Amino acid sequence: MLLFWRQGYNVTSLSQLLEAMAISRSSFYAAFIDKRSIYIEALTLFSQRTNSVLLSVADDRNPGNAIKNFFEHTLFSVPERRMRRGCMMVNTVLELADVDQGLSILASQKLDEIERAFEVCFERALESGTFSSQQTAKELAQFVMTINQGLRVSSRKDISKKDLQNILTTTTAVLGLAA
Amino acid sequence: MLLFWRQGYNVTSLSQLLEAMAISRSSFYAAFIDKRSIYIEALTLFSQRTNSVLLSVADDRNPGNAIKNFFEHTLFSVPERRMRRGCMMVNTVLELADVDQGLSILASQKLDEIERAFEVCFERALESGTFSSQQTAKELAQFVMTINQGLRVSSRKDISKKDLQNILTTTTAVLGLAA
DNA sequence: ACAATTACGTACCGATTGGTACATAATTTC
DNA sequence: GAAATTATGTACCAATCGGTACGTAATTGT
Repeated sequence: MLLFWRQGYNVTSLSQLLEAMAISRSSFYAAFIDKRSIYIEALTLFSQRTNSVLLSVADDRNPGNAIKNFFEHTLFSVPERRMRRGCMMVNTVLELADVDQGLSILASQKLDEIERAFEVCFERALESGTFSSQQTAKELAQFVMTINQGLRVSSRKDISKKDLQNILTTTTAVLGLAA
Repeated sequence: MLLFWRQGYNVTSLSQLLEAMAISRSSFYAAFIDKRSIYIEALTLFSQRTNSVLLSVADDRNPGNAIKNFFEHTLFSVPERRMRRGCMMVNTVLELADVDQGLSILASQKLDEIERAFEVCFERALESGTFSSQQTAKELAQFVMTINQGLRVSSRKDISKKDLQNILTTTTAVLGLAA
């Protein structure tokens, strides 16, 4: 998963995978069907780990805290090397959009799961009146996901972690979600 | 450029390039040094075309109009097929961040040129008082670029153009830049 | 302890990768 | 119009790609 996450699907060769997994070629094809199948497994694992963070997001009654928590756990409090890998789903969508639509759509769907969690969070906050906005919950969730995707692009550049945090602060500020 | 833009660097083979350019192998290596060099040329061409749109952005005294114009010309008013290709600079940063740092950094620098144009625009608006904000011009520009990058990711998914426009409307609204 | 099964190492497959050599064809140059 | 230069088509290169075949080693069940 780490190899695919860092380098992408096509560049990661079977030889690299075998070396990283410390198994031989025959064992690989006995345990997994082929390269594409294990990529799906790796992508699913990545998605599951991200979703485990999302549980606390959906439960949070305060959207500002939910957003802050999500990025804290998935971006700011992680080691530098991991931050630089970005988001495997975003990476997949961009790399394979025109090369392997099946994988690209799969990654896209897993991103939608994150968006839906934020949508639920905004819905509750809007209904309970703890937060008010001109926008609908769906629009707000799409907006947050756009920020998320944008930050995942930036994190693969040489941007500093401080600048990333600054951008998120600006986001919560303009949304009227200052903690 | 179109091939690289759509498929990325590594997946695009020399054979595909030769067929698209309708020249033979020997002519290719006579005119260009190698695959990597022509990719740089393609990326530079893409950047130049984007920058030609930026001229009107930097000149605009109203940041709201500048943002609206930029996305109108580079995203909303372009054909569906082109929209789906996303931004070649963003694509390059994600694909090659861990594979070819030279190319990734080059693409990153060209993205910074866009950010700087927005920064200049915000600076003038803040100074002239036509726009006020809690954030600095640089922070605002970084924020807009995050939205930009996020939209370029979304545009490679199956999102509708209407949803994309909706996100931008939300952005200008929360920034207090409603036209 | 012996048979059945599972796991593994390695040689091999055709296809494709980016790049080069070289002979021929087309075009300039004078 | 002949010589020099430029452009092109094609055969070829080693390296690597994902994937398969198959013989042997290790483990399992009874």
